[in-house]
Amino acid sequence: MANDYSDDRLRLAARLYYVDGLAQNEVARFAKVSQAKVSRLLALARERGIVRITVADYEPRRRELEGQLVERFGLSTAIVLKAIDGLSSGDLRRSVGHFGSSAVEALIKPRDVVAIAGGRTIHELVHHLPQPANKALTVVQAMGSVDANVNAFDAQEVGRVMAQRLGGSFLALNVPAYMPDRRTRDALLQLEQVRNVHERLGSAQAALVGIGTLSNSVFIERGVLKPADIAELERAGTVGEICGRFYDADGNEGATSWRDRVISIEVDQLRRIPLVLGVVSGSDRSAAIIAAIRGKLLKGLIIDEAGAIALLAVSAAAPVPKARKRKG
Amino acid sequence: MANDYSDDRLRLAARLYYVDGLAQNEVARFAKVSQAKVSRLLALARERGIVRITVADYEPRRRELEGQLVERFGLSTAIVLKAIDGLSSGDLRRSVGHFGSSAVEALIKPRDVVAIAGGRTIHELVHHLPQPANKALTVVQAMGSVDANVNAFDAQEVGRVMAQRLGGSFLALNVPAYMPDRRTRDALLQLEQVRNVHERLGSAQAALVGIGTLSNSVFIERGVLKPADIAELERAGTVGEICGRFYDADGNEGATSWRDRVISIEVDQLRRIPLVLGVVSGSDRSAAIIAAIRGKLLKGLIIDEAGAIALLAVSAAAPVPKARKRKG
DNA sequence: TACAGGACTGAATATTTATTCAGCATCTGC
DNA sequence: GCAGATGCTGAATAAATATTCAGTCCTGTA
Repeated sequence: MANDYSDDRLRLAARLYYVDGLAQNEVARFAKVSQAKVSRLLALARERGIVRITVADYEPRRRELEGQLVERFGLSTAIVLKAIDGLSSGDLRRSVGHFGSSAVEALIKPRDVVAIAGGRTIHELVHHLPQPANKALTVVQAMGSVDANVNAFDAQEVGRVMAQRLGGSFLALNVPAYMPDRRTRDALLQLEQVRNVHERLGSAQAALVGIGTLSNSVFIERGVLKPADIAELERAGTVGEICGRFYDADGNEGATSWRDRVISIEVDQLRRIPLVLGVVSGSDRSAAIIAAIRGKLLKGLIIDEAGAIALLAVSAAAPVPKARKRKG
Repeated sequence: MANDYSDDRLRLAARLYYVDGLAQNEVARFAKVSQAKVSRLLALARERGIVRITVADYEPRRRELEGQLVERFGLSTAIVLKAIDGLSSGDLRRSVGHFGSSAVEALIKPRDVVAIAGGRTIHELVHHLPQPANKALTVVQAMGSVDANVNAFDAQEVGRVMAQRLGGSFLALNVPAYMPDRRTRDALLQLEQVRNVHERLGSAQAALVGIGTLSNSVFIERGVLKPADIAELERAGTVGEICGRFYDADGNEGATSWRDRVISIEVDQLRRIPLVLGVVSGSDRSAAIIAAIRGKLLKGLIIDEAGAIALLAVSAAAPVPKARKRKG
């Protein structure tokens, strides 16, 4: 009649439900309680380990592809996540985020300083990080804010969540991502609040970054780049972008006016970070990724299998430095 | 896209659902299928053992009470099933049937001849017997049919189900349970079809019977007994009934006119069966049970815990044969 | 080539399960 | 003893899951 969460009660319910296959309704009659309570009893039984559900391991990674990427591109780390063919880009990001998060969690050591960029895939990944951890990280925003209305994908938000999830503090870069001119930009960089954070980026042990292209980056998406900017970047041979840094096929940042206006981690700072992980979902970034690797802007990749395959296919056609072999 | 029930697919679904706690909807997006199919994938994963659910054993029996019953009444077998207080009689029967069935299944050996009576609790029990078994039993109906409209609780139906579930054949006693007079009854008993079955009852290794009282038996319930019959039975000191045999406090069948008109297993046949199991739910039959045991009509009991406790309480007040000790 | 049979699918729907909510009981600190 | 907090309950309901069903796509046959 009264509150009775004895093990025997829980076992009765669990046995009838899981072993004998009765519906909660029927279990309720045996136990003389409401169906609602049976639901609660079962939840408790699972929690207390009276009911144990084990699932044969699912291997979410494509280890052979990881090996090939490491070998072909001289990466220190490659995480290739399985993904069903034909997923929408949203679901693909979700897959990469879901299964990539545990790998990332394993790669980041306690007390690390981590530079972090925004982006949808990174957002997805960060939101799947295990909740109860205390790594005492320092998570540092790697690029200013693209515009005033902050959305969930922005570095500011993503970094905050990461620090909260893995435990640690978040250092925000409380400035716009770009200024009208170099002078203003430099002035801003001198501000103590900004300078401290910006310098901190150089001492990071790890970074999580997305990779953009000239036709597909957050700056295009939000209409930040003017036609003149785009033309200039094109002239500079831009093939990709990381944290607002546009680079050419060798992974070098072009000397454009944009370069002088952006506020984000410097290319040289990035090169100094031992573990810069590019987080990518999709197969349309191969050239940008290859160039970034060539320029030492990236040391590792987290990518879906189709993306990895595309990358390998492209590089087979156009050799990259450090490539030791070519297929067939 | 197509039919792909690969283990990897199943593991993916199982992992996301059971380990990561996603809803089937969300799993569906990962796997690029409909929610309906996820449900099917998961069912298959459970079936194939990719998902394994284990439940800490629930002990459905009250072993100490069983021991006390065996000791106090000299029974060969006692199965006492736990049941929550305050269950309706229907739910109580359900409990006894559900958990008693596996004990019964263990007690009945392959190739046994089993006499069977009708009754709600026996019905419940039989319907919980494990489906896939082949014991090559001969299940024999122990009493004729009470009236023309056969219901699910009648021996005819219950016996058929038992034979089907445990494997074996069912011998029906295709006659009414009682005749207008002795002569007709005896004539019927001479019919080959009837005689063969009736004789077979004597050679049974086991029997499942219910226990009635004069105020609560199938014959009262269906209005078979006339006031004159009842008066006569009362005069004969009737305290209980098994398979249409009304007996007194010593477990002896009274010499009433009813005795000469009923078609069912004979008391002497019953006494010869090594394992006569009384299947009881509820606490209102103690006197009838005790008398039956005294008269060797029962050798075992399957009963709910409240019934067992009542039985022990009654017998503590009024000692029974074979009682070796008395409490306090 | 046409066509029946079988297997499989997702949309719609029926069924089952989890959650919300209001009511009641039991503490707790006056 | 009493207001307020806390916790537990089942009815109602929201949400999730299982099943039905009609259509599609094979595959083997005439």
